[in-house]
Amino acid sequence: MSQRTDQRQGEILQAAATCFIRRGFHQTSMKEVCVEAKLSPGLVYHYFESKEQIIQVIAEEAHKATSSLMAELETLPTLRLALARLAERLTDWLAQNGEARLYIEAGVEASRNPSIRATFRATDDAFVAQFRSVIDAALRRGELTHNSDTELLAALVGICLDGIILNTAIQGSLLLSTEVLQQLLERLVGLS
Amino acid sequence: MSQRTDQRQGEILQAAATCFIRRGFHQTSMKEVCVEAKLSPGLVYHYFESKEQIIQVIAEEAHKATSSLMAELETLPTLRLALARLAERLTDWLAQNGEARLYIEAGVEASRNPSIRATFRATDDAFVAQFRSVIDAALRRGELTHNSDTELLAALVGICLDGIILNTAIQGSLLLSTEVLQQLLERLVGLS
DNA sequence: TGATATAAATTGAACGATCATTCTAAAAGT
DNA sequence: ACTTTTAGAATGATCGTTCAATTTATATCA
Repeated sequence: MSQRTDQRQGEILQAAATCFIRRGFHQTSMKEVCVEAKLSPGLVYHYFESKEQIIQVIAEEAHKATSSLMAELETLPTLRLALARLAERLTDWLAQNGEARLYIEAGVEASRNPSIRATFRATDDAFVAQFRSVIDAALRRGELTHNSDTELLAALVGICLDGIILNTAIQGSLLLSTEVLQQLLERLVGLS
Repeated sequence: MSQRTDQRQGEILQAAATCFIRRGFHQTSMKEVCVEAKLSPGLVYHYFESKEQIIQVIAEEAHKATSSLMAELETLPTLRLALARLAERLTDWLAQNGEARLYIEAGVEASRNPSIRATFRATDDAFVAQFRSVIDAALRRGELTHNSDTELLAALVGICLDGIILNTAIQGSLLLSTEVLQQLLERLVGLS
């Protein structure tokens, strides 16, 4: 792909994301996207096959963001520090306007679109695997009060974080402070 | 309102709910609803002003369901029993096909529709207030390990439950057993 | 370098399909 | 006789998408 192609596609995706955050995937018309991107319909359809394809790309990108939250967590010496870092990263991410909405909208889309659902499951599995290894390490270090199924525990944390994202999406802004978020995580995993 | 009116409205709402669970609010056409309800468009518009109004009614009903989960929890002697009952009720509710999807779809709608958002906030506040009084009672009975802000705690539980509902909506079925759910709740509130 | 040929990018009007909704007229109920 | 209920074709608007025509960029050769 040429540089121009990359740039144009980027412009279109950004405009589409703005529109989708504002009105959702299926209430947004291609005309709105064109106006937002300041491009003609013909041009948009020169760079993308369909609205469906644009939704797919944006939904996947929106969801992948969470697994990047896990980066560097494994390198931290204690679970407490890791959870603090996770809380911090999540807060930062949720503060980015519309990211939460896009994430939830993408989730709803995944519940009906098998192709999106597949990439979702992969991303979720990656999150759980990464977080599990962080918990396992802490477990070996004797940092946990319980000795439960760490895979289930990691999945549970993921589910609760989804709740926080959903809440942020609906309210329009994050209600929880980084500190409260950290305490919640510590309590969930059973930090001693 | 006459009995016939009530019945017809009920038929239409049920058909609409079926369609909305299948395809979401904004991908469902009124024609689909008419076919599902086996009623003509003219008749549907005789009993409802608009598609918007039907969405509004269904979104509100879908969300109110959660506050009914709290019924009778205050009458139980211990927090452990109350949480067990809550886990049981939530499991039952989530097992009803599509309820979770409707709830999430309604939440997304609330993030853009002020009128729906208002009733949502009211329902959420009621949930938090009820659950808080359950926790407060347990706190007075000395059943909790921590002595934290119970209002915040109740809100946190609500947020985590939303995560479970979201997860169920996306996966199409509940992944957590009643027992795991109960353990999660006990850990969240800090049951001693 | 300048002229020309070819390809790529871009426009925006136009298309058929579908959308939510309306309306006239018929049927049923009272 | 009169009101309510019902049907379903019709309406204008809007949808996602296409396409012929035009501009701009790129390559080729004198």
